[in-house]
Amino acid sequence: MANYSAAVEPASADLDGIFTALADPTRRAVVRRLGTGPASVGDLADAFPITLPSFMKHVRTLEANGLIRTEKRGRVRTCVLRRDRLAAVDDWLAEQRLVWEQRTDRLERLVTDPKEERP
Amino acid sequence: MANYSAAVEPASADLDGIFTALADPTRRAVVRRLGTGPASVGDLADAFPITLPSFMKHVRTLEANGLIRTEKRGRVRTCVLRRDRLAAVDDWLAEQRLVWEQRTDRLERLVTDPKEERP
DNA sequence: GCAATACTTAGCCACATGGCTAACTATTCG
DNA sequence: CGAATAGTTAGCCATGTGGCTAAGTATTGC
Repeated sequence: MANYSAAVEPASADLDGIFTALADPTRRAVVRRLGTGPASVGDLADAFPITLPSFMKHVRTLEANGLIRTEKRGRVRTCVLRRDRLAAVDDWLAEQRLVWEQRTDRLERLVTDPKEERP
Repeated sequence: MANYSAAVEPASADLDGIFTALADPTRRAVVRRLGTGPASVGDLADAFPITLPSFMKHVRTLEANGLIRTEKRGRVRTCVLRRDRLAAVDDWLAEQRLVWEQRTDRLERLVTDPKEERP
């Protein structure tokens, strides 16, 4: 049994960044594309109708929030998805589900055991 | 077998809103709290160090993006979580995982069957 | 070595976001 | 009825976001 006890949401600042990064369709598309393997900034950018500098901002946002890693070799910057960071979203959802389930259990008990008082 | 074919991300506009709504710690905390059951705006707001009008904006954002429903009876507005909408996040993650797995399969084949050419 | 390539930097702009105060409306309680 | 309660509306403000153009730098190919 692990750490289900956090009174405050764990890693809140990280989640801010991760959700913010995923809130933009261009960035989600990049994440999706990188799911199929690494790609250069230029190759990625070709798929979008915005200028390179604008596109670069998205790349920086994704990197700043840990969703991708990038590395420059020669004049080419290659981007790689960091799948582990998306797990943070998974974790948040799981935690949320846990909260629901606890509630469901409580309701269950309410039906099963009439000793409990009504809200 | 369902619809795995979408060339473009399904429900992109919805995801924009959902991820945006979840990108704020106050709003995530509200979602979490509502996981334990409905609550009035005032009760929810008590947990946060911001003014009521500011808090109301978050409530409106959550409602506008479908994460909660709210209803006013008398002078009290009650908020309820819409769990079904959070499933959209789940779906996006699942789709993303599908992309990875396809890639993994490809790499697998590359190792298993040397006929395939290198990238 | 010169030109093309692949970003990068700098700076500007419009609009969205999240916070605030002040003042207002609508219910409910005594 | 009148006061307290629970939101709501309006308007202001600083900062953040996503887009652009123009110009610069560093590699690479001929």
